Amino acid sequence: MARAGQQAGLSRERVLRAAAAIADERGLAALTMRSLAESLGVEAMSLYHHVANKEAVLDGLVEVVMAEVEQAVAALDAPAPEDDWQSALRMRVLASREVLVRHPWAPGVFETRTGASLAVARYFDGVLGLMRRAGFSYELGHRALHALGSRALGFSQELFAPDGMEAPEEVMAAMAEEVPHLVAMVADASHGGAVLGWCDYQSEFEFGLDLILDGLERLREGA
Amino acid sequence: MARAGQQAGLSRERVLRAAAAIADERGLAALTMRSLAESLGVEAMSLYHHVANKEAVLDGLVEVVMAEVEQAVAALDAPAPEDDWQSALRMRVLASREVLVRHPWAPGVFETRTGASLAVARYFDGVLGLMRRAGFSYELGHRALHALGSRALGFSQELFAPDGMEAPEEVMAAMAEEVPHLVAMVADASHGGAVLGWCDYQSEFEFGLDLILDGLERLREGA
DNA sequence: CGGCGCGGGCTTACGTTGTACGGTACGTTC
DNA sequence: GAACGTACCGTACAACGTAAGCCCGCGCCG
Repeated sequence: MARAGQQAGLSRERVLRAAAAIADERGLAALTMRSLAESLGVEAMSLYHHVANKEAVLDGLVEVVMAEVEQAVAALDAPAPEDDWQSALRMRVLASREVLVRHPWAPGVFETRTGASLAVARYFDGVLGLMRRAGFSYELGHRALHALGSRALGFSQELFAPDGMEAPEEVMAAMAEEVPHLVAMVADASHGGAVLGWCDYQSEFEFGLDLILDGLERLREGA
Repeated sequence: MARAGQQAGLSRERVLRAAAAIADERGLAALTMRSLAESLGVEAMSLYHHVANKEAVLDGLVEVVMAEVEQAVAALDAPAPEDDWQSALRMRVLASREVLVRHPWAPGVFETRTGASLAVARYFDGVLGLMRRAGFSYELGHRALHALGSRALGFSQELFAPDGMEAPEEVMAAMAEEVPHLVAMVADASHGGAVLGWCDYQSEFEFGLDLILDGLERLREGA
């Protein structure tokens, strides 16, 4: 490091990668311009030579994630949509979901930027193209995109946060009055066993996805 | 106002109402402890006698909205779930959606607090109860809640933001290469006419909802 | 080879945010 | 009337995003 490292050699690329790393490791809230700069061995203001502002960093994160998604989708060898569009789309969505699960902060970032990103548009365009090849009209394809919503990208808000939710017995009892059906449901599912871990998010996600895909298939082949 | 108004007569209630009003009128970002205090004719720190911190204000906003939802649902006269659960649930969801549409900031707040709120749990409990009366097993009810996700509350992320999205002709042309199917879809729908306003969010929402409800009905009645 | 523009970094500073801490005036209760 | 809790105010601070300006070394020009 002759001359004590001028020229840290930043770049938009490196900044965004570092940002994703921070979000992955310490959560989205820990991603500040200062922490980002520090992780690159640089002062905060230096970042502004490569990104316009923090919003642009968030935009960039969407691109980073979508690049991973695109890659995961490309690596798939799915059936031709003409033969089995449901499997083809299902695989695509689940591949995308795997990426999103690796970056739990991503849905939160996406939500504030829907439609703004070309990368996201490209993904949905691909889904629509798949449906076209399967014989969907544009109109049905359009409605299908709406029906899928964020599920097409592999997430929908998970209803109950996976963390916390201890439920220390007496709280559970107090709850029983307020939400009897939910309590009964949990009791039914666990048959009196352990309460947490009873709910497999992955398979629930797939259930909802298949529900929609089956419904669309019935509409596609024309009632 | 003898003595130039000591005793502004705050209360958790009044604070939360004011917070909702600010979010309604000036957006969620405009809701700061200072702006909130000012709208009540009070200093920021005074609020802390009625709410623990800003997080608690956000939590409170969820309660405010859910109270409106509960009220809207109560005012419904829906068919008994035993007779026609699909209509009953559909009406409930759409009533809820109407409330959410009046408070566009609400989904964003909900997303960061899923599961934390008793009010939300109560709502889902009601939905599950409805399904039980319709003959759902707890297991199918559980999966149904997952399948519906936030749609049960009347929102899912709208795919493309309703605002902005001008698309000034030349941008559209450049886009065509990147997202040909989307562009074709819009062209098909509008038959060369106006581009924006071609997409009716309400009816698309209903389409997706019915798709799911129909799928669930088929599962409920077995095989 | 000398100068010089400029790109990429640093320093400093400002306004806004949430909130900790301590003070002060009222209403109530002995 | 003394003591006290409740509700409010004022001040202050740390962390945030970012505007503005400086400074140095590289590469191009003459």
